[in-house]
Amino acid sequence: MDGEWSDGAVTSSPTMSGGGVQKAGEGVVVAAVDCPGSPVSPSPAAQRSAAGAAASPSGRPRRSAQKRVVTVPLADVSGPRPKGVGEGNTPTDSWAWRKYGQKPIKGSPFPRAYYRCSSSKGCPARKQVERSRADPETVIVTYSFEHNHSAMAPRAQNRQAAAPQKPKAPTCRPPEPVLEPEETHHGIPAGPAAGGGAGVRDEFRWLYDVVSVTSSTSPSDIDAADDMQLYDQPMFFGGAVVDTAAVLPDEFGDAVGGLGGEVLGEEEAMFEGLGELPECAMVFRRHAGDGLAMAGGVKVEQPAESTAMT
DNA sequence: CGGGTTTGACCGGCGC
DNA sequence: GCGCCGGTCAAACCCG
Repeated sequence: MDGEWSDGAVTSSPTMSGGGVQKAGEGVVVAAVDCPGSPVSPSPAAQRSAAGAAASPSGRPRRSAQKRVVTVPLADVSGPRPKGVGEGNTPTDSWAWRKYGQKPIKGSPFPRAYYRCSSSKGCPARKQVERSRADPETVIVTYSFEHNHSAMAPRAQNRQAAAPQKPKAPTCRPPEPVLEPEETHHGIPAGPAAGGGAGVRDEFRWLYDVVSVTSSTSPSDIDAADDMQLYDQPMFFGGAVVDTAAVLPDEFGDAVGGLGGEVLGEEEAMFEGLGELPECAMVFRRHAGDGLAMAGGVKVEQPAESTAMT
């Protein structure tokens, strides 16, 4: 688990290089790992079954679950943005995620954060966020399990949807990526917030911290670049969704359909407006184009792990 | 008050 | 069989 996926992954991690503001998902790589017939687990119980294959009976999913690896420029994922809109939500997914853990990974100077979908109680959707070892400026987001509910989360989603115009426009930016010389070896933020820093809007602080140290990049740059992207990308995806929506019933129908496939029409429209389902969009694209993989700068890769679907 | 984040500990799987 | 590592759970804390 080193940098297999990220290794040859994003070639374009423009991130905050002086180059300038790269547009939406410039170097976003989506690697689809494993793709079972039913990407969705109807219920937590089912989830267990699904994951159970490789998970422990006690509910400890181990490996080889349905996974999708998305590589995005750090600037894309880390960044200041209204709560709920970006808290752990990469521009590639606008679901509401709740962090439930973080761990330093062996062989990687960067810690890995674990998120669960907080949109729905029994939603099995999970995702792991970690900095790519190969590309410190790149963030690897690994999605596990699909959402068993529509994207219209009563929380973040709505906010974003209802208020596409940044609710907290004033300043959605971390004070400063304070990089203390004390944590330069593990990249683990030992911030004062430790012990329950809920207000840590910059949940990606850990990413920043490391990036600052690793890439010695100007936080300000990250800030700026990412700020633009964050709001730019979703829209971009929105466009893609339109195209993807058509494919939804097919694959995603399982997930969304579970709750109301018939409503898909509405959702479809909704997604369009929200720029929703970017994540799915990518996946579908993959299915549709099989490798075509390009949801606007989004590359879809198929690691060797892929269950040889040729 | 509710929701979310952070941290530490525990459990289980996998590799050697 | 043992050790290592990854992943998840649970408790505490803080913010909105």
